[in-house]
Amino acid sequence: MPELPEVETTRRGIAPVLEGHCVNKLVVRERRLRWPVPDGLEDLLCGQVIRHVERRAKYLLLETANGTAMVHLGMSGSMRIVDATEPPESHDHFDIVVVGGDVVRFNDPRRFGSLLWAGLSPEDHPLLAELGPEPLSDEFTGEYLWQSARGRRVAIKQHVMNSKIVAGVGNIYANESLFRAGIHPGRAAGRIALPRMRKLADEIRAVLTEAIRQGGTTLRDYRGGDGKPGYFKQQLLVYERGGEPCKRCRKPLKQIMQGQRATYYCGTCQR
DNA sequence: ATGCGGACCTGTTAGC
DNA sequence: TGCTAACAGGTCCGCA
Repeated sequence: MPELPEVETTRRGIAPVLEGHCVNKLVVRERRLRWPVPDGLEDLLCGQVIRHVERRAKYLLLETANGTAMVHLGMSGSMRIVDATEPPESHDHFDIVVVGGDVVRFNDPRRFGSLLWAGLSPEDHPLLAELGPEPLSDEFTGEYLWQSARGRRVAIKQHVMNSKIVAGVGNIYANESLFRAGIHPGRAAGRIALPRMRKLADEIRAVLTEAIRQGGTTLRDYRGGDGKPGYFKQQLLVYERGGEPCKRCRKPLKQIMQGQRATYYCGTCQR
């Protein structure tokens, strides 16, 4: 579900009620997430002021003087601001209650999400240490992408979805950026010339930026931290459009599986 | 070193 | 209408 734009939208939605506020209570109702919620996390977080809400890849980082809590939304997770009087519903696995009464509530039917503790240098946490550059940072360039692909025979789509190469590019935006760059998703990563890699890096940046601006992509039931749906779905050119005419050339779009993930592309426009 | 399949879960939808 | 199977936005891990 949430890809980088949805996570960023969530970050922007929940930051106003968390940043500069003291955690009054952490209420964990279900510890069995992707990884168990560590015992004692409540004690580490309670009484701490959340200085910043940051994002690294698809992790939300809640920074305190004591250390950093890491939240991942997995495939089906969401966080939203609720009133303290609102009773929890099914799959509402934890609440962050701040002094003053605002509640940020985490819901995740599939429980692929997580709530972890990263200590004082989160960048050294095993789940963060090996991540590649942020796709929206200056570090992420066509040159970098080209260099990272040298000698690699892996399909370019799987290459850009590899978090060690670039952080946080998921299935939707990998499909979309490859279409926009005119690159066949199955092409060997190491067999793409520098100018086309520049184009691809530019399109990854552009598609993510546009999606963030529109509040993410609401596919089924996603809602941002403010409860609003995202509006990027209308802009998707290939994702979930197998068989429909290509918006550029009108030939039917193709759908295949790559690494157990659906890939959508145009056999004519993408080479 | 790289690449693949399996694993973790539930909900929705397509097909019979 | 109801049951079953396939598939879904992520990504780590172990094995070949």
